[in-house]
Amino acid sequence: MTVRTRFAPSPTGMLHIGGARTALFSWLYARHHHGEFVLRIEDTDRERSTDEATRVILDGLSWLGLDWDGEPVFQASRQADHVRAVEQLLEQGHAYRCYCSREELDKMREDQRADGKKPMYDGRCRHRTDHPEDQPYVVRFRSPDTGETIVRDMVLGDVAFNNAELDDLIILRSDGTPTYNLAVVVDDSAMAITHVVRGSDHLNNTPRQIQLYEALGLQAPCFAHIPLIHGPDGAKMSKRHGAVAITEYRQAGYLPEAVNNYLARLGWSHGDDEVFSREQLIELFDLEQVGKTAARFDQAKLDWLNAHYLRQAKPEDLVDEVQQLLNVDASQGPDLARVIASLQERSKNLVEVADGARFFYAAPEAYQEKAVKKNFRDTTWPLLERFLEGVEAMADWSGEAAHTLIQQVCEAEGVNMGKLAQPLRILVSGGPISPPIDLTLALLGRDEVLRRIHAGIKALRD
RNA sequence: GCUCCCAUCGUCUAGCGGUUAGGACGCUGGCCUCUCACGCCGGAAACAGGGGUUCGAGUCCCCUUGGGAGUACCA
Repeated sequence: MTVRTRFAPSPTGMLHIGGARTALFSWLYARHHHGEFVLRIEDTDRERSTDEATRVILDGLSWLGLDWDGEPVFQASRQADHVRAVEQLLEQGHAYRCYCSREELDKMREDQRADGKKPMYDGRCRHRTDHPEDQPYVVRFRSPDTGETIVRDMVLGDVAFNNAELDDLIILRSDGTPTYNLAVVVDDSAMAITHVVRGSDHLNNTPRQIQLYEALGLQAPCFAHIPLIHGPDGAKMSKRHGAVAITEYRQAGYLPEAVNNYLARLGWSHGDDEVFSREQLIELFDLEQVGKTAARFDQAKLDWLNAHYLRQAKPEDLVDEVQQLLNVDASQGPDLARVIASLQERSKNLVEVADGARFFYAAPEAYQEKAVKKNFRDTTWPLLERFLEGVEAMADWSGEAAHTLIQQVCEAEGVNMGKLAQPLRILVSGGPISPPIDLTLALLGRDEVLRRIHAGIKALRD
């Protein structure tokens, strides 16, 4: 039997970090077992589903590289099948029409709660035999009253539910549309899904779904409920916890391989290893190494991984993304790939790379006050003058030459390199932080360096 | 409230009856150094509590406590 998994998001919101990890685990499981990974958009809630959300979900998955097999299935398009299943259940006595009004149900639940009981449909329409034509009705599944339903979960192990705890759930709304639990069962079966990998928030639905599989005479898939991801404060992930939509990580300069690696390690592990390429993930991932405990989202660790992958990246591969974030024309100044290379090991994301690259293409308009105060004193000016003289006299311009010149000037004046390097850095970049000074000067080019130093001296000394 | 799930450093985790309880992020001391980083060396830091079972329990069982999920004509 070839493995076939699915990711089934509802297009009612963005693809967030938790959904992305569910998709990743599901995808990894399929790829590891040389199976298939398919997509189903669960848009049966017509009120809240939007095309925009669907697009964002698909974009997010594409960005992460979680490719799916075949075309996405839109659940709403499968309504005829769902209704047919409901009719079958109705005919076989596994379901019945319920004419209770919402008000009636609300009151019932309210009363039960007041009695300290679990709110459950009490089955008052179960034995109704009349079928008033003019009254709206829903169809409910006739759930067994006795015995227990066992979920054999690949992550959590066996979980037993007392059937008496499960009430008769609605499978068809009064408007004739199917509800979630019915639709998943019918579709997972129709799509030949072998393994349902989803968030553990679905665990409580699973016994109901198993009962539906049985009633419909269908084979239930294997289930794997993976633990949820919580926000940094331990509470449920929500919009309050920073960038939740996966697309926001892209905008914030994160690399997809870093996000995948981080997400994979949230709940899954392979001994003491931390860094996994996509290929390694596919090779090593399995459900057996998935833990049961919910994890908190830790931005600091994601940052570390992102910095790691950023350092490994080929500069040319980052040019387009950085150019996007730069907001200045990089075609006139130094080669952007070389500038990126100089910034990779001192940045933790692409936004920082872009920020660090900007001065290469736009001369500073101001000099950071604090840095100027710290690094400029009366003795600085003679050093700069001598450096300038040296540059003018230089035949060729290179990083090595600049380095040697700085060294010579400093030695002659009996000061360490920082006394000259820092003022130079501030003059050419506007601040106290940049790639190594010799490399920075080489990248900028002799003319631009001279221009900036003169302008800086003029601005700061006068 | 009721049902279900979970519980090792601050965080992510290794551990699958006998370990000086390991790694990683973060934090921190030092080295390197023209800045910021990178890198290297070192440090602090955990088995939620209580009962069992066992020669022996972080590992198995029960209870407590603490988190979480579900409890819709949402998915």
